[in-house]
Amino acid sequence: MQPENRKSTEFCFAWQGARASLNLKPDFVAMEAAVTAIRVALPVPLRQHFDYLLPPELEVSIGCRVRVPFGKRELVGIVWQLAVKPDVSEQQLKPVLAVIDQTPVLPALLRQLLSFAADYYHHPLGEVLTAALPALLREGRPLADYLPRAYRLTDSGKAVHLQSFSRSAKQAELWQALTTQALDEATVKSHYSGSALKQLMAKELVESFQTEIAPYHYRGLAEPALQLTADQALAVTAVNQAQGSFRPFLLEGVTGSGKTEVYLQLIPSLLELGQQILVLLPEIGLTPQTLERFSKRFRAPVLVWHSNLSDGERLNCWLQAASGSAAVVIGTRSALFLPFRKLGLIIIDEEHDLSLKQQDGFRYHARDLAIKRAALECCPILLGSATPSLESLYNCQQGRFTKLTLTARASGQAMPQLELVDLKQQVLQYGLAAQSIQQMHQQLKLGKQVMLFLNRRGFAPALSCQDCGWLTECQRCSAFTTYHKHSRQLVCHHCGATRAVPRQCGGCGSTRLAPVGQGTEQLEEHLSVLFPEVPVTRLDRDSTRRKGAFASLLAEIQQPGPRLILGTQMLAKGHHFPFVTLVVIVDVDGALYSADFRAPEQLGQLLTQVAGRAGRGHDKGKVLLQTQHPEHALLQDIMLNGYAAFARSALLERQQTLLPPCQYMALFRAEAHQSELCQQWLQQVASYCQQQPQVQQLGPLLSPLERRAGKYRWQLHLYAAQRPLLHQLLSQVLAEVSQWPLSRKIKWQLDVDALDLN
DNA sequence: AGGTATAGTAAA
DNA sequence: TTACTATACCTG
Ligand SMILES: [Zn+2]
Ligand SMILES: [Zn+2]
Repeated sequence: MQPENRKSTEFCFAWQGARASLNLKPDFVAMEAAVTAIRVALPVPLRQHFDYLLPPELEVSIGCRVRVPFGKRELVGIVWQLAVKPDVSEQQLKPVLAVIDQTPVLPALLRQLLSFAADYYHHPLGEVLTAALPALLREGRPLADYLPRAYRLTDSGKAVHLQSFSRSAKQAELWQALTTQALDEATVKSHYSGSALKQLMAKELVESFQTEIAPYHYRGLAEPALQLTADQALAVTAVNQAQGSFRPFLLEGVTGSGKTEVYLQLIPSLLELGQQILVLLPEIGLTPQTLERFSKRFRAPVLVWHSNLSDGERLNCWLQAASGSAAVVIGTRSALFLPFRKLGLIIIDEEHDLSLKQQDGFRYHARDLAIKRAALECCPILLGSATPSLESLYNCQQGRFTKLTLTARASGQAMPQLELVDLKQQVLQYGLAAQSIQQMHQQLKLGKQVMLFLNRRGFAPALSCQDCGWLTECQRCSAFTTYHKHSRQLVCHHCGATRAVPRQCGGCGSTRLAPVGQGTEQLEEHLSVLFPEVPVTRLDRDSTRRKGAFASLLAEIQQPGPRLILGTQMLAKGHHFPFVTLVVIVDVDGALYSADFRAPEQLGQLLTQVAGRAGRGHDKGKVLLQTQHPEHALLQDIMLNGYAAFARSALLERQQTLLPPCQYMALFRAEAHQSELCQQWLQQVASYCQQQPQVQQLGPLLSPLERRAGKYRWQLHLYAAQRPLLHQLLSQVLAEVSQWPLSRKIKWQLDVDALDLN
């Protein structure tokens, strides 16, 4: 690593894990001693490493796959270190069974990234590896099995004449084609007869051979670039100047300010140099539209990577990244681990989106690890958002990131006007104020579209007994069950349990059960009563469950003409609604008084993102925010000053209350059928952590959702002003935890930089 | 994780 | 007694 580069890395991730220094320090004593072993990373969720003997007849280098015995089974692992002094005695070591690769499947830089991730998130290396390596490579077949093959004539094939195929026109055709040049597998399969090929190979006239995947060849722009605004041009210049060095940028630009065009114009100069570009998106749903814009622009291969790919497609993308034949890869979280041959730039769109952090198992944040990767690769990284996270804004404030701002909408049109609708003075009709309904009518009459945002799917959040007030609850969670009218079920949105709608009250036996509260399914029904002539499109997880449903609903919305569009937060995620001129935010009051310190930030982002859907076409937009609390500081701030100013004051508040991003945090979670066991275990963790008084504790506390799927849930928060302090303590406490018998009786996990405090 | 030895328990 | 299931334990 170059000194300049290392400095920058520590800039963003200033910490030193105890494990890292243990692992990476070369042990010269071991080199001299007779017994040395190799350390292998194995796909098991264990926080230890495993060492093996390398039989003298075998040779292996770091980063190659090996097959090893493990208990009573065999596993494929990756050589992580050579010549280590084993941490168990010589007799306990088993020999490596086979070496699979001659050249590493994981390059050094990627191994460094994975080691870093395992240390930083205090997660077993084996599971980190599992997240990074395509499933097919974990099966242990040689790489050659997956590389493309081509066909050519053998010497005897070259010696024969066309006349020898007089009885088979198909064979003649293929043979003749091969006399001029070798043909790759795909060409032969698509243009020639399979049986002819088989016969020619049986006669040993044709043979197959392995080919290399060649780096891409850039053939220029496929469509002209758009004219940039002054702001956009500045942003492009700034990032271009950072080519070849690690430098993080934050691109803050309101919806419609042309962030994507900035991304697109950063790419050609890198393609000229043969470098690769990684574009990370928070959700699969955003890949199609992004793929379309990128592949339309460049005559170079643009690939996608996400969890819906088959194992084969995944490996293919992985190999193309490794060989340099992929120019641009557009992908979700785990694309971050692709083995690029020469990465020139990382772009993260919607960097504020919580989906960028994995919510189970290995809980990494793709944005944060991407910054680390950019540092290792010595390339710039650009984070884009209309509503940047407080983390990134703080990094700008601290001088770690360079902030680039796009102030105006690229089309020159005005930002939508935001108006609060005070519900206290109003008689509501189906949850809508008279004022909202009147303005909806007005826009629909003009042939415009109206969008309604309601972040609650289903028909109603619960059913209630009219006689005794009993509410339908989930048997296994401390939560009500949502009534879904269409599927005639009560569904628990926390554990997924469903049951038929009861005829009688569970408390008093009354049959007078009625829905309480309103979800999207109910609002849809009411809208078609209020506006019988207007088509309604509902976008939520239920209406888009069917394969292809999402795309067809989006297509519906792209049609001009009056339409009501209603949906959940799905509406906030980067899709274009060209004919929407009015957005009605039906009810977000629940989020105004949440206990989660991140709730205001998330609400601010959500409101701004939803509001941004108004007036992206030619018409000026308007946003109506219905609320019982029009005087609430957050709403006032957002309405009067916009997101940027709101975020500044929110960040100031975090500073004053000593919360992230101004402090570093980690969270222990515990889950068990017996509540006391969780509390007891977390108390043990808390007690141990008291040895470091500079790390503040909060808890053990019951989680906001006390019981989920039959298990009680507790958490313990840890906060520290300095990252190294916190991480050293975590390493120590984890070593301790593995010795406790209680640790095996409950399910526990550690969440570093936890975002979701549920 | 996943395989296995072992303890616990219901039927025959 | 056997047959099956829940649980503790271990992996180099
Ligand atoms: Zn439930
Ligand atoms: Zn009742």
